[in-house]
Amino acid sequence: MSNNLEFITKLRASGLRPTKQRISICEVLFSPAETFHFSINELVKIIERKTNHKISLATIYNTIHAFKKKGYLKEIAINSDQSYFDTNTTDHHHFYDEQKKELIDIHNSEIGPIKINKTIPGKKIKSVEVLVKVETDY
Amino acid sequence: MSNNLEFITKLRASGLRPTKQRISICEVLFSPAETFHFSINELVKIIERKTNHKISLATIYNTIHAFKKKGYLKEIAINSDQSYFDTNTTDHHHFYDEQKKELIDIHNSEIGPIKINKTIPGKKIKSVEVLVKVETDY
DNA sequence: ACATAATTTATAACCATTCTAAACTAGAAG
DNA sequence: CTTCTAGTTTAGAATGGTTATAAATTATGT
Repeated sequence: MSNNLEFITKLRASGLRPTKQRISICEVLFSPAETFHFSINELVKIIERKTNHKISLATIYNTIHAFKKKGYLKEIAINSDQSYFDTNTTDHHHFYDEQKKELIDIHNSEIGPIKINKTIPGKKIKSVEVLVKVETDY
Repeated sequence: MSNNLEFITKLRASGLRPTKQRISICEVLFSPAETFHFSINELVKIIERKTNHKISLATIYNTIHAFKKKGYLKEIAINSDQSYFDTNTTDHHHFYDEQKKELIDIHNSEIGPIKINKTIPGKKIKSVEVLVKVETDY
């Protein structure tokens, strides 16, 4: 249902066969109006809810990695408990509430320019990510 | 050998009994002139090299967590493979070379002020960490 | 339709980390 | 200097997220 055609085309264009499973995962990840953050665990639950046919855990891992490699997802470094992924692949930053394990985007426009006055010979910068840890007041 | 007295005193003051194992771990972590970054795995190897008596893996985990809780170490969010710890508990930032899995400090003075033009009602900022991913030229 | 290479799948394997429960030890009290 | 006790260490088992394996299935070009 809906315009899976878009996903099918995109998958094929990326050299990924548009399988039933991948299309379902695309629907979950890329249909929502807003970008979102997820752990594999959370994704599995969402897929179970939204999808009729069961998708193997291995396939979910494979697909997420394939999408990450193609640049459709990026991994976020938060803690070492689990991997978190983000459907927003543009440069941006995050608030993170450790107690609630809640991640909130900070768009690039919402943060001042970050000036790094240090260079390392032979290395060049690939990305700059800011993680703002927050706690809930009480 | 050397002034373990300092460590013993500090441990006791923190409500941690100064055991042989904890003192050895203190020596490894806090004797070096420079602060450093480590994964538990790396720490285990260093301890094996520098210490005569064997320290159980469980003890190393316990101790590192105790030290973290007391604020003598902080955990760094880099990736989800492993936990990384830092003996530098002051606010500062990092370069990270993903290929070489190499971490390099960026002192607070080496980075411009970070202005966050976004607030979340009910939450207050605990820390701001910048992770600059770099790659080695070739 | 057929062939073939890509993909999915269940399950096992892996590895960092945590748990468990028994043995040991630091420090306090007698 | 012994005894007691709570704190600590320990080996090994258990856990949980992730990856590997190898057989079954499927997409797609011919």
